[in-house]
Amino acid sequence: MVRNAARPRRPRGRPRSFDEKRALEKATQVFWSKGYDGVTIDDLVAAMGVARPSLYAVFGDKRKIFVRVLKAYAESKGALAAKALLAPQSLRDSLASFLKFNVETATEPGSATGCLLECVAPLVDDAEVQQFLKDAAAGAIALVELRFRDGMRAGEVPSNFPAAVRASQVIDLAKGLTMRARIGTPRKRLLKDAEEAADLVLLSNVGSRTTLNRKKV
Amino acid sequence: MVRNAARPRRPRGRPRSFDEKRALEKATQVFWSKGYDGVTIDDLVAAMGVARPSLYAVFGDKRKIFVRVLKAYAESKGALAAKALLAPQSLRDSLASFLKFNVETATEPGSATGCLLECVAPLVDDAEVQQFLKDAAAGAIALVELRFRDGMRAGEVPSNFPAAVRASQVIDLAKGLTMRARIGTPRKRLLKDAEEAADLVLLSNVGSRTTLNRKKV
DNA sequence: CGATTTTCGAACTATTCGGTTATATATTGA
DNA sequence: TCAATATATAACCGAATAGTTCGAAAATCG
Repeated sequence: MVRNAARPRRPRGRPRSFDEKRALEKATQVFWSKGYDGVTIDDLVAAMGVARPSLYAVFGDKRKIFVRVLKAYAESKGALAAKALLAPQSLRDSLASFLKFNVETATEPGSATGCLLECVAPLVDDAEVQQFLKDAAAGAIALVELRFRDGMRAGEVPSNFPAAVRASQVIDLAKGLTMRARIGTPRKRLLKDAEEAADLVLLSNVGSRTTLNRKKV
Repeated sequence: MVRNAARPRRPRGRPRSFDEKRALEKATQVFWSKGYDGVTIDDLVAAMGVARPSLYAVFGDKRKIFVRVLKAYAESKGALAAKALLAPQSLRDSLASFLKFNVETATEPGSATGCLLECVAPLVDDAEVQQFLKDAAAGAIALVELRFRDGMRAGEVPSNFPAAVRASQVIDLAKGLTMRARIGTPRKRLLKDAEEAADLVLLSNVGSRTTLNRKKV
């Protein structure tokens, strides 16, 4: 009774020489550093420590592996980003944390620069991947907008604050920071720019534009 | 005398069946739509209308073709972007024109979405390409900063306007718009967001932040 | 016209890659 | 100890690919 319920019975055949989760993490690194097309099955076999036939049996082909990697990566990164954004702190610090988190993952030493979601996945010619990216982008914008609306309720920004517009601007700025990480802009500079970006999107538009610049109505 | 100086003597052998410039433009489309790794020599042969041996003789290998394509593309796009930015109009309209031009090229119907410089080239594992991208990005920021400084002199923005910071923010926002074009955000929405972005970076920071948000010194 | 120059067209070669198959190995269960 | 199960190892096969070679074709020049 007890043993059956408590102990996860070991499967029958020869035990695997790899850990499924670790293997996927390794695959993430491979795709991240070499792109999608640039990765060969042999690259994955070598990095993941999974025998070639097992790779196909357990994970499927390259496309399927990439989709799994992408989803795991997005889930993990999304959770951490949400944590940074929704932690109990001022709106300004929330935004700065969020943007700086993006910079940090994009400039992680020892890993490839940039971001799997922004630098690799968009080039993958696959409907499922593209749809996933759309949803992920929409989710990120919604999350930031949510934080803005919290800030509005708390009086951190005026009640007429354009939350939706600013939210997508925050994401755009984040993407810009990530792209600059990709081309080698130093982390230090990007962290500073993340702070500047957080300040920028909190500027109020009340009486802050000169006559010359005022938008025609 | 006359004939030698005026007429560009036709070369000796069999005439080429392709136009070098048009061939490169075709190659641009191919790389743009299929990425770098995804392009085969046969793709280029088919699209450029250049016989395989001629391709190697005239243009060199895939890497060399891509570098030529990239430089021609950057020069052409850069010139048009500068034109949009430096045309005689208000600072606000200059920025909006610049950002909208980016959106338009990234959403050109009949062509691939996104941008060769931002969506394809960053993934090319080649030192020359990477250096070129760095220089191009720095040039873009410098150009926008130049326009800001013109605006400062003309009194369109305060004399303490943070031109350098805002310039890189404009480029970051442009990159964000381009990335969203890549994942299928409609042109109409992006054009609207380009306008919003132009407005955002012109907001003054004088007395526009609430106490709660004020940055600690 | 014939010699020369240059490109075109097609075929060729060596290599790489994706996916599969056959066989050996390691473990569980009876 | 032996059957059953599941994975590892290695080899294999067909397709695709990069780069080259060679003869035919198309032009100029004398």
